[in-house]
Amino acid sequence: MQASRRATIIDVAREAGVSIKTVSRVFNDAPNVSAKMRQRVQEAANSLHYHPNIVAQGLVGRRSYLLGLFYENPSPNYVVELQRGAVERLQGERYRLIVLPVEKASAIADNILAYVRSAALDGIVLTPPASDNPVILERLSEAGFPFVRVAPTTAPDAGPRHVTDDAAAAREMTEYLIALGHRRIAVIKGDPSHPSTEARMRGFREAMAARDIEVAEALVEQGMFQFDSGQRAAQRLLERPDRPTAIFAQNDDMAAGAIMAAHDLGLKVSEDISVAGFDDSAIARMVWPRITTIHQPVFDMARAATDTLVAMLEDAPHEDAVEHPFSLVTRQSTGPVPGTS
Amino acid sequence: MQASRRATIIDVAREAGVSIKTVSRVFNDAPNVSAKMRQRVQEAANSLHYHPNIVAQGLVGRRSYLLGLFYENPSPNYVVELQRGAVERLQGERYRLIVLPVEKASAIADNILAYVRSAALDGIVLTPPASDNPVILERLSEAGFPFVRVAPTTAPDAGPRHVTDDAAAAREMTEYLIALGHRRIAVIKGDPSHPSTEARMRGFREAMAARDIEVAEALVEQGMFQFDSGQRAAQRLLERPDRPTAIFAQNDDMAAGAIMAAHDLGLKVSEDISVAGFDDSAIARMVWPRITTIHQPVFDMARAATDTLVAMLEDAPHEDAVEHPFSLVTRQSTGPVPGTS
DNA sequence: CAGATATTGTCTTGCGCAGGACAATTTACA
DNA sequence: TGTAAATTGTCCTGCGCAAGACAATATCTG
Repeated sequence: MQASRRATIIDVAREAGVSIKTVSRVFNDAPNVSAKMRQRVQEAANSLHYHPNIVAQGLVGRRSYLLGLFYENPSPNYVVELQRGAVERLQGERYRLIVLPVEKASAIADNILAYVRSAALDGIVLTPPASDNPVILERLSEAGFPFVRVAPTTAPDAGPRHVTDDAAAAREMTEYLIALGHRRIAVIKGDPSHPSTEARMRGFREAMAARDIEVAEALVEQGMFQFDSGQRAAQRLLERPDRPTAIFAQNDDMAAGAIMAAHDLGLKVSEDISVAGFDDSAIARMVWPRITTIHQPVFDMARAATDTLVAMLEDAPHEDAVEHPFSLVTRQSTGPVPGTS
Repeated sequence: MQASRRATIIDVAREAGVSIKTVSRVFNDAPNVSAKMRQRVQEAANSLHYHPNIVAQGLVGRRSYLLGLFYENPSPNYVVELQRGAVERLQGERYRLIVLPVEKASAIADNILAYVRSAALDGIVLTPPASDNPVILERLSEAGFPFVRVAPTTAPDAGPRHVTDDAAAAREMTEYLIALGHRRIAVIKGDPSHPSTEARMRGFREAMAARDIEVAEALVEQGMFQFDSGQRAAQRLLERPDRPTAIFAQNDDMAAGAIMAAHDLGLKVSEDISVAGFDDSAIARMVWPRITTIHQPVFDMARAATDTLVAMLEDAPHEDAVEHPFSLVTRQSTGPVPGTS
């Protein structure tokens, strides 16, 4: 099935009664084009519904104007924010966004170049955990393939990056929980292949150490950043005889899972058990009680990262590292430690 | 910034010591190519990391191998399912998926052709409410631009479509609520610009009429398919003196909002008030109590719709209309009417 | 081994556009 | 009005690949 024939630059030239070269000059913002001519060409183009064939432009310019957004299925909310940010930046640009969801980033790390080349991408936005994958970074770097990293936590010099300070954020959340009187604080860690998992853990330990509170290693559970994993981990924690008074989940999906586990066990969240999350994704305001969390500017990071990538492709100046601010958002899932008033 | 030069078909021909034509024949599965030759070319291509330049192929074939997924910001869960389905179908294909989120589909309906042409798309998957937008359908049809419709509820002959029977599903849910003893059933409608909103409403009314139960129009609230709108609508409903005993929200996000409203008012969901949703999106299992809902095969529809689109583009046979089954999923957000045992 | 068939090669064109080199024409300015 | 500067036009090449026409070999069959 074929769409009807598109107008070409030749048609526009004929319609406007000017040379092809002139049409080309108008569409490429060449200098020394009179306003009159510009208008005439524009009108002819409009009447023919002409748009430059971006494929042909790509062939000439050895570029496709296609950017890839590479991600491994984390929570839907995170993905949607990433996409919103990237797409917003590309509004009105020639660049278009291709989505590249993968099951496991590490599984295709070796073939990352084949992956981006066969899709004819100009550049790629890497999100966690791909943004920390040494093989991916190495392959792309040595091939000189343009990329930007969103929220990496390791290898600071491996490429332009947009980050938040995961450790500091986790520290702040932990301090908040401590201030509420909590001492037996459990942690549900995220996917171990995401280095941010370790960064958040580090922040937690630092805050605990600063107050001379011992971390009960038995209360550190492994999760996978997904709802179910958080629910299961919380269930194990809450069934312990020495139940923690607070659970710090490393993202909101797992925190929501923890809240679900508490409900299922008949525990009152906030009164019997405090639950904190991380990310401030949409789910944090959709469960009851609403989740105390760290607001991460995922949208902003994605938009800024895309901006950096475009700048790189256009040989424009760009920042090499941008740190985006986080903030603690207190809601109703956390409260003072039980037994106090 | 430029990536390092890619190998071309010429390089492969030289490396393999064969003609360019032969390389071309191998990569395009031409007949009459010996296995020996095929292998020699493959090896040369591998050693050079050669991939056919899809942009050049596109120029020759007057196609871009780019498909668009067009959607208006409904719930993140719905979007993610759509994308998963579409991407899954394109695994291993030359086609790539471009995401086209828009604020309001109706706002760009007039320019839909400019939209798809400037992005050089080969075809487009329309999702609600765009899949029902008469202007969009008209423009695309008269231009002969390939598209598929996901879950439209109107204009059955306006193009290939993958649907579920919204009315029947709503009927089944309503019957279920009636069977639980509910009579005062409120409805939170979805975005009025989505025709599925009316289809679901129709199913509701039919089920009520079949049991001779009068629909209390005061209990029909307008929502927008989003969490907040559901929460606000439910708040209004629950503060009425003649509170309904059940709320049927037309999607899960709004149902989750309704549950939130109930929590905030200190009402026990299922015991004091039943809440039903629609879609069976991820959120339905993430709030407490878990939401009784209609399972819609969004993933399957998106995958099948993409399959149809590809078939259209390849001039292969394809179905013109496929109906995908729904199913009632009972969870804990619904229960017998209060006051009974 | 001759003729038929299968395979590989040569040559050419064109997809739609960008942009260099330079000539022709128009416009601006003194 | 004359000359310089600005604008528009002509001509041409090439981006990487597909595919048609057809010639040159290679392989198979009886």
